[in-house]
Amino acid sequence: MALDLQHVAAELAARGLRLTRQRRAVLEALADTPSSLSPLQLYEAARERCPELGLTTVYRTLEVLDEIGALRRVHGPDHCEGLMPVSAAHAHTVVCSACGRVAEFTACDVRRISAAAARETGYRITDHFLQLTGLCDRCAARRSAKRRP
Amino acid sequence: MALDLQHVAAELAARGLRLTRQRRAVLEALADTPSSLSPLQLYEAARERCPELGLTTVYRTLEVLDEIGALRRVHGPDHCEGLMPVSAAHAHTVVCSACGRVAEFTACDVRRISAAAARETGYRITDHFLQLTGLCDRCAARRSAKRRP
DNA sequence: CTCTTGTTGAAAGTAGTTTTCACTTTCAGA
DNA sequence: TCTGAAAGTGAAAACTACTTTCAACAAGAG
Repeated sequence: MALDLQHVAAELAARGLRLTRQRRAVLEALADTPSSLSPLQLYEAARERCPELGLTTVYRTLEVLDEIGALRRVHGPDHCEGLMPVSAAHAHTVVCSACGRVAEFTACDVRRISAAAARETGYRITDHFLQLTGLCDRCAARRSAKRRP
Repeated sequence: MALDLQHVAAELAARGLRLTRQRRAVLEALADTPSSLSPLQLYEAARERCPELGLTTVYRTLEVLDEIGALRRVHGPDHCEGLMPVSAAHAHTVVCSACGRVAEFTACDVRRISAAAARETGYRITDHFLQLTGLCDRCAARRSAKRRP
């Protein structure tokens, strides 16, 4: 999941912030996972790279990443799920309902839908949040294999 | 926000559950608000109808409503926001970023987008979650009035 | 080197939610 | 109408996720 360390470092520097060992560990852990993570999971993953890391620092780093806009939050209709690094400027996510792997896609023509919604509700639409759920290729394959064994 | 009390009562009965005074208060409060509510806000609103209501019961009622499928959760990209009654079988929400009022719309042709996402990611799409943010008619009017006073 | 400012982890604190528990309500069946 | 079983209740305790506080540490500028 392309999370551009250089870009993050530059953004940090521009705000007088530093790219510390701890922050780097969090960033790398975040960039390295195929699924979205909870703060605690991220903490555990980052700890393998930097064992003296504290949970507090993870939360603080997430806050900073949020400000920079390098963080995406993955939701489901039921729960708030987890955290992902932002890669593409405008992308949406698909979460696998079986294994939790997250993929991004850029195809997004919500203009039509937005226009219809505006007509229906009278709201002036300024932003949208779209997230799909499904089965990733692996899980889909596994599932159909099970059905016809 | 049409929340069909009769329907909820029937669903409850079908599971051997009861529509108590407290549950009714929660349901009515939920049905009565134009914005989405947090559990605490819902508790306060429902208390005006049933002052001896406890917060615990609100959570328990929400759980039950969730099971029945009579509850919709409103999210934003950043935070998990609040709770809404389900009205239409399949509807999405628009939240006003200024005042928080929520409206529903039914226009939803995500087939095109789903197909494109499937092509891009290889996932088999099973579900979608779409939510728009914007300005409701009132807030939009107020805003343009301010700009040209 | 040293001053300034950002950064850190542990521990304390807070908020939201769930669990526990003793008591109450409802309702089907005697 | 009673009665017993099962659902439901609120208050308080417990739990979990997150934030704040604080004293110590690290890093770059001068």
